[in-house]
Amino acid sequence: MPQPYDDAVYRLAGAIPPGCVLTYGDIAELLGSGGPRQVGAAMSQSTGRNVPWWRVVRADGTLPDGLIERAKEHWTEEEIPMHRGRIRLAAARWQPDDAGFAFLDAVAADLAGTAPATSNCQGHML
DNA sequence: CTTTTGACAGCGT
DNA sequence: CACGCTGCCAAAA
Repeated sequence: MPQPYDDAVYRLAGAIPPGCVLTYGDIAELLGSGGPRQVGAAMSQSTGRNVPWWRVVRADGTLPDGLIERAKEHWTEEEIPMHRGRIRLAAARWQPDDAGFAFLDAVAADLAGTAPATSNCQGHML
């Protein structure tokens, strides 16, 4: 069963719109907790969880061997801007809108323990 | 408590 | 552009 941190990572990953990506470092920063390596650890456990893992990449726009190959197919399919086998972050990096930030904050707050006092009806899924 | 290990990041050579 | 080093964070040994 997923740890709370992992869950938060998956929710953020799931919030990334098709055609865009975020780096491990971005996720960590947005969560306001842990570091890129923690995000990576979480992603390594994401298999079989409906998580768009190919939208979470390294800071240089690549992924480790074995994943990069499969990811390229998705990148092509979603028309994510890439160049010589690597994503062009300058163009593909997701820049959340207000609604996006609201969601990200909610996840971060939830993780921080700042309980969802507003836990009402935010059933937010894909 | 120290060491090792990762789907990492940044910088210098 | 490719390595190699150092810094980083948390978990496990």
